[in-house]
Amino acid sequence: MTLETCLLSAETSVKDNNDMPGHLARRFQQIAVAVFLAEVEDAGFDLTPVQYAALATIKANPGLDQVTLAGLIAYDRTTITGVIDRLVQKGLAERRPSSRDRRARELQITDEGRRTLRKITPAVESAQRIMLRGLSAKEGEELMRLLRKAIAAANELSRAPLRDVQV
Amino acid sequence: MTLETCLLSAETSVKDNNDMPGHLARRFQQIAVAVFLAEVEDAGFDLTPVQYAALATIKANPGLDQVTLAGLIAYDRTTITGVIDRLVQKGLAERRPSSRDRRARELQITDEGRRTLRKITPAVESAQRIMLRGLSAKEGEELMRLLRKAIAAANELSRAPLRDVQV
DNA sequence: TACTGATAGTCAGCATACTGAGCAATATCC
DNA sequence: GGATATTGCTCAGTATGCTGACTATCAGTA
Repeated sequence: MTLETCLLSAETSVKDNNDMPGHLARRFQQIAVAVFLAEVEDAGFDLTPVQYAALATIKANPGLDQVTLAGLIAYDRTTITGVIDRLVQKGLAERRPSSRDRRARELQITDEGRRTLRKITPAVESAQRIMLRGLSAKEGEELMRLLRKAIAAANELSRAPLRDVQV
Repeated sequence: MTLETCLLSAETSVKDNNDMPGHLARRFQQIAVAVFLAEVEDAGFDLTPVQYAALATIKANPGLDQVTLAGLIAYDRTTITGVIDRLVQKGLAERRPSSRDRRARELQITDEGRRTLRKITPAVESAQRIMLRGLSAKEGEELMRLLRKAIAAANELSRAPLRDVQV
């Protein structure tokens, strides 16, 4: 930070960007997405972080409905519609009407989806390592612990909180 | 995590979401944005985190061009266009052709923008506190230190890296 | 059974973010 | 000076994420 910038910042008591957790959150997320997409593309796949999390959660909870899926990964219910659209369009998941509740849609992973998840896993894990490459193993663990703790305490402050649902 | 989910996850060696730094990054950013918007709206203003950072940086570096601004806050150059459009439309900033380089636009903050920044600062600082409310002061500092360190090591991995430019 | 409220999903609209392409202007090199 | 490369900015297209509104359905109750 230049001297000039420092003085101007002090004048309005606006902190440097690097002292704002919100700015650091945005930047880290930006890098995380870029690294994920690059690793997954290198592995020959076309799947976003959001689509990956949704697909993995559908696989782990076959037959769940969209609202439950959204709660398990903290997506907004209006966002999950488009994400599932794209998973279905790629042939990785299926959406069919629920027999128990005619409002709901039951989600299933396809064989193609299962194959994709299996083959993509190394790239996903590699991405997680790369985005922490500046930290030691211990520091990486500590970063995740602090993020989990901060997130848990503020979970209800977003429109799409995490919900622990029994499927 | 239920026993069933645990077993299914183990089967594919896919970790729990809470062990993925990428997922934690997304969630923390999601909360940070929600908290920021809520605090700013409570204070009677209509400004996003992205618009706030851009406006504060324009104020600290009067006359800078769009690419320089983007580099200072790590935005993509195609994103900054729309952000500035909205700041100009709200009367908080001005965009005029540069005299030195006819390709470039010089950015200035308006009096109204200065007034807004001044009045909005308490809400912004309050938001930063709220998003860390689950952490002690020491933990909050440590989280920011680790985020800064991880970000610095991966800065070049996104299309919109941070650039330290002398204006 | 009729009414009321809640819930599942979708849609329109807006604001980030990015990819890739393109235009105009500047910089560089021969 | 002129060809070439680079740079500043914009645009079209796609994918999150959200607000708010709407329909269809379900659940509880009078």
